Amino acid sequence: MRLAAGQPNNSNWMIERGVKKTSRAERKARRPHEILEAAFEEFAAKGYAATRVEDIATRLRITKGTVYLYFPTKDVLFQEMFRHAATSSADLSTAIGCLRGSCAERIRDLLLIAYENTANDRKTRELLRLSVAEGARLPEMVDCRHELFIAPTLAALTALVKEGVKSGELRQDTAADTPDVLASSIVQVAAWRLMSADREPIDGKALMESHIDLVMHGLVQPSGRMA
Amino acid sequence: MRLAAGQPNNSNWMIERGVKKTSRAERKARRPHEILEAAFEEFAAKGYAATRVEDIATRLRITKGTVYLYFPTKDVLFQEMFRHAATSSADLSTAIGCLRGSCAERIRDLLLIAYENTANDRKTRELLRLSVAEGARLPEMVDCRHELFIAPTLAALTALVKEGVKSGELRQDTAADTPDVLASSIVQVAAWRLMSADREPIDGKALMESHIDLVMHGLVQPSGRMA
Amino acid sequence: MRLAAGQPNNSNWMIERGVKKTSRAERKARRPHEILEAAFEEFAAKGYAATRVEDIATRLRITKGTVYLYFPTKDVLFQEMFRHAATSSADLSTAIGCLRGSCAERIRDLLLIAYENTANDRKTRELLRLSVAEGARLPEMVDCRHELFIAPTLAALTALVKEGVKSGELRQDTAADTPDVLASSIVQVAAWRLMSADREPIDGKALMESHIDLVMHGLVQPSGRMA
Amino acid sequence: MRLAAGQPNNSNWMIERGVKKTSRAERKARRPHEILEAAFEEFAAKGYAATRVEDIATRLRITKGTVYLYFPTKDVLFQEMFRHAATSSADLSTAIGCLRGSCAERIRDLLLIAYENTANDRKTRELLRLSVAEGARLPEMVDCRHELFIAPTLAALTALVKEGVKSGELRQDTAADTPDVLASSIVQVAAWRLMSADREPIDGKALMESHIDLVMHGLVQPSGRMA
DNA sequence: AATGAATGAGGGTTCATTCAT
DNA sequence: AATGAATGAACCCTCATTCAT
Repeated sequence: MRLAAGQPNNSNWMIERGVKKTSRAERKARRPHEILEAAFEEFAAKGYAATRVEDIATRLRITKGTVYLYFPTKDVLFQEMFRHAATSSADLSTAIGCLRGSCAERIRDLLLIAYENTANDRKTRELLRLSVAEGARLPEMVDCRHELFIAPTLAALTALVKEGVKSGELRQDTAADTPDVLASSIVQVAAWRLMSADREPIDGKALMESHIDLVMHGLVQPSGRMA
Repeated sequence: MRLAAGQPNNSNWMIERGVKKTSRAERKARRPHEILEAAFEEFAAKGYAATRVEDIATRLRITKGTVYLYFPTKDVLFQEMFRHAATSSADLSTAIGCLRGSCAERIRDLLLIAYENTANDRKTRELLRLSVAEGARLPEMVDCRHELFIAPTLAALTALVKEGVKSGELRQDTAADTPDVLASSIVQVAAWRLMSADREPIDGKALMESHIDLVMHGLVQPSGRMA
Repeated sequence: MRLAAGQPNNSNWMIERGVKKTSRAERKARRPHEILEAAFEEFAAKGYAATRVEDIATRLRITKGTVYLYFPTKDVLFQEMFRHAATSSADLSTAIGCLRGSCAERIRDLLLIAYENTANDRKTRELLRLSVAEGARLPEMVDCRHELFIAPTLAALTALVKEGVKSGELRQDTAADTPDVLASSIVQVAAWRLMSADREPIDGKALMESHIDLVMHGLVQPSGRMA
Repeated sequence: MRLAAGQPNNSNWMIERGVKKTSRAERKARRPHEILEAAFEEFAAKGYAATRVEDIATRLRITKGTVYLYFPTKDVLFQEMFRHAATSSADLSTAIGCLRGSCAERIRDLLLIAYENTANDRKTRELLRLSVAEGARLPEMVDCRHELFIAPTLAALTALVKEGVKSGELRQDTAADTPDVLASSIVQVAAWRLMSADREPIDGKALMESHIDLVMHGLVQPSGRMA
């Protein structure tokens, strides 16, 4: 006996009879999120052009067609994925508010937090890769990353340095105008990890500590600074 | 002076008018180089997968087929291009030999030279982009870049720091063990330029100076270091 | 009844008018078979290299891409096609079992059956063409044909001749050692048809009868055999 | 100093000074022949479509361009090659005139000669392959082969059989009308060799002898023919 | 909602043919 | 006469996208 032609070939009858674990509604609500996560993995691993929509679907054990139910084109999916990944990453603002101690201590802690959330966080690191790789294709992408990650950190850094200079704890110097250099080792670690792909792991934390020590106290013997 | 399109392809008229400058042999000898240069531009701009061999050819006003006379596959072309671009870039070794002054001065000069040749040199910068973007695809590529650019610079840096520590000019500290952090601002500038694509130009030189000043003398007031 | 080109691709009108006979599933199940058949026609007509995958597709009113849904490469398609065509061709074994009469009669009937299934069967004949044309490319192809067609026939022939010699019905002679020559006219007819392409049709059956008569009774007058 | 424009870039100055072994004229006269021979080898080995003009040139250690000096297109080259190979093959007519002995003996000798010149001659055998493989493409090719090889042999065979029947040496039978079947084993051996590609060599001569014996004296015991 | 068969627009690569040297 | 760089038309194969089920 064949199914009547008018009847939709409802493949979900199991669900309706209580066999389900997750309701259809739940599933549907979760789908976009799942797809964005899968897209992140694939795009990060292979880049935009080399990633096939089917690869993303397969990762979720669904089919291409389903992806297109939620995102109209590969391009849109990529952008949404980027925005999603950038947004879902850890939020620095609360951490920044909790800093205690001298300016130097707070700068140090801020840098370490930023490091943990950037160079040491795989997701954020891969977003950096995509920004570099596909940056020319999607300028807004870069701006998005900048606004969410970099700008707040730099703002906090700038504020801290200003405060320190005012209180006399920190030197008033050209460096005070470009506090971004304080964070340069974060980028360095991230870049290294992106390129070495774990073939030559480095101790990022140690490198951060070294850099912080350096930018705080300088390489040159203080006596030498008399001149 | 461009050739008129309708011109009969008389084999001699060009010669007779002195228009001909490049003989066939010359042209052929130059072709591989030209193609590698064009490939560099295209691959750097769009990445491996998104670049069409035809784009590379069109840039030289030749056809796809001609490219394949010199390189057997797109993949080989990419690798050769990378090697070529990496090799043809400026050589630091001579510059390193000419450094004069105190250790601090020489470190400063070395960093500025490295900056000029890396973050401030478009070619090298784009190689960094490719290393990040396609690094997973071609680990050797990254190693190639590392050996040619980074290793020598770091070696020189390490030697200078050691010398300075020995002579007492520089502090003996954890930082002395990881001299790479001295160069972190180079990576930072490079990364910034790769991502902003000149939409938000930065004064790389000033940033370098700031960073060098910082890592040399520290952000913290020297009096605070007595402890 | 063909579909009008301008017809809106309304998903239901065909069903409602009873035009739809093949469901999607049926169609899919049939596709590999259809493609193999179409491939047979094209490859047989033009040879491997000169056949375009698109030709095969067009024959089925589908597109190239669809062919690649079922066969990964042109090469695999060719091999599968060959195997399919060889396997699907008539099976001699049952026919061989039904032979009755004297050895001479059974040999005669066997040869005629083999003729019908080989030289007189277009499919088998074209497989012979492919074996000759592309044999160097694919030795296994030839072996495949040999095992399926030739070996069984020769085995039966050998058995019959042995039986006849034992019973005294047939001459014991060098010919008894190489019963394959009994079947040579089959090859001859097949070769002729492959080359003349029906421009000069021959009466294969008559030729077979002549040959069988000859190999049975000899061209030479029996009295002349005294010498 | 560059060559004057009017002077032909004579690369053969060595020849003119007596360095040569073969004069340019000789060379030129031989070229078409050489190319046809090389074309035969390549086309026979790979078929028309799969053979590249460059393969043919390389075999002669010349370049593609040179081939095009003598033959306007690949297609023409193929046809000329076929005609050349067919023509240059051994001529049966003289051999046929030398036959001596009874009709049976002369038929036997004729078949053996035809075998030597056809199934046992690599060149002729490969022409058979091409006729089968590309026959549909070029009907004239097949006719060419037919006229040169098959027709004369069959004519001689027919004449001999007629003569034998008239003189009473040979049976008057249906077989006398289709003397081609006498030659069927030649085709059989040729076909076998073309397909097995020497992987399973057969003793063609023995097979020929068997077949001749069979068609002459029959497989059935002469006593059985009394009935 | 989900599927996956089908499409068709390319992109990589090959190769017959041309032509300046 | 000979070369071989260059061309451009195909051909194989892939994949984003659609749509009937």
